[in-house]
Amino acid sequence: MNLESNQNKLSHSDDLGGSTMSPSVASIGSNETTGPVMPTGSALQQLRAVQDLFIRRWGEMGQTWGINRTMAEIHALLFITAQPLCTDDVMDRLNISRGNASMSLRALCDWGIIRRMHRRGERREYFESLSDVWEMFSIIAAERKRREMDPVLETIKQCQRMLEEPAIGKAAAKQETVLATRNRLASMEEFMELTNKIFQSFIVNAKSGLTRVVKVLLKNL
Amino acid sequence: MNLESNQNKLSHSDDLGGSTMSPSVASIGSNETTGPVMPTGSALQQLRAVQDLFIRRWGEMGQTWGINRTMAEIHALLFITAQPLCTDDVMDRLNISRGNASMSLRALCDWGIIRRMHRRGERREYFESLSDVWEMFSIIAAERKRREMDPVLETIKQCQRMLEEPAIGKAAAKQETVLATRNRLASMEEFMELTNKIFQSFIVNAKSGLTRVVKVLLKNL
DNA sequence: CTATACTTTCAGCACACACTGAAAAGGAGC
DNA sequence: GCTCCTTTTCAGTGTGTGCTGAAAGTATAG
Repeated sequence: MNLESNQNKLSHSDDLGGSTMSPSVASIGSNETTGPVMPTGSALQQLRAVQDLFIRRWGEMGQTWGINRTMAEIHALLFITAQPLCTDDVMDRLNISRGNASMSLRALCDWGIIRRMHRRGERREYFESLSDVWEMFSIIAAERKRREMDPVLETIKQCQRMLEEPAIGKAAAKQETVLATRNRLASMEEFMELTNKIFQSFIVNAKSGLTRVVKVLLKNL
Repeated sequence: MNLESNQNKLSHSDDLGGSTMSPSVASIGSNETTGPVMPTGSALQQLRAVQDLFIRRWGEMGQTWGINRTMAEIHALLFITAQPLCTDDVMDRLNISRGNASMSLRALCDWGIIRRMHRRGERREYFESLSDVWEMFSIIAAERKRREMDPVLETIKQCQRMLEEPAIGKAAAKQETVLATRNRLASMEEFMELTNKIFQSFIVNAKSGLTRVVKVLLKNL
């Protein structure tokens, strides 16, 4: 019953090097324009090549934005596949261990950008990505704002309080260095407050609002 | 001559734990409101506490956004200090090695968010942070867009091309799975194209434009 | 209840990355 | 030329993070 997922496990295991170099090579052999020239098998290969390419790039990007590569890859896989996959599918496709797959899938569920799914009469659980890109990034933006921007803003405010008169005295509060520091803090605070608002609108508006916003932005360019 | 930077090296070396817990404790001992009650030395201590707090938080944030902690800390130090510091100052203040300081400072210079500075009649080099927060983030946004978003967008377009008729044939191009994949790719592309534009306006507009943009955003909330 | 199907946990391992410190290179002044 | 001061480089090391795989846990069916 769970063998079905192993059937797909061709020898694509470690072709990372190859397809990084020239993924378009995968389409070699197909005629240029006409009819149903490509046999079904070949089209499947091509689809697989596309998925691999997308998954790899998405993983790389994730890494530079502070997201675990494997998690990003799993998400990319579920997104691009556009249908629910079970743990074994993910393991086999990305060549990762059961433990890793389980933990990463759970983390993605916790973020809320993939969902668990049951199939009638089946015991195992399936996972699928949210399909709405805007919703996904809304969720991510909200979470990262909460976890990473809000604390910084709070800290800056705390720093300001620590340098106010009541805390350090009138004379000290007028010292050159103190004033300079407070200036720097103030401009950083202003900046982060504004960035926060942009995030906020990202979160609240999702697609409809953002598209409108971009129109306005473009006028100003 | 370079001893001056060591003179400041109090025993603040490893107070990380302590001030993480309760930084505001540093202001204990000052009276609440009146006059020049706090002796100058104490005010300096307070300033130091503020700087340490800011530096630590900035470093933490950097890490979660894919920026080396030490680099973020160095930048925070130069920004909050609001005056040029030399390599030894940085080493001593952050307790890092000469090699580390040298490499990180160079990297920050390469990014363009700090600048080298010579002082008349002095041999050693000083470094200072850009003072304009908006300019700094403009630079960062431009670079990250170029390095991390553009390649992904390019990949998505390539994926689309790999699934077009000329590449896989007419019949294959009509298959369910192929169509589903192309749909996903299309919505991701649309999203990234839009995000790119937002970044672009970030880059081009800096403060003046952004403030305007936020006003627009807020109306739409 | 046991057997089976599937998921989660986590100790131990492996690897990538950041950091150190000493040696080499650079360059200003004598 | 040599000396002195400073920066850069990089081999070696240490640490944190992510991954594995087997063992423990959970749930359903019989």
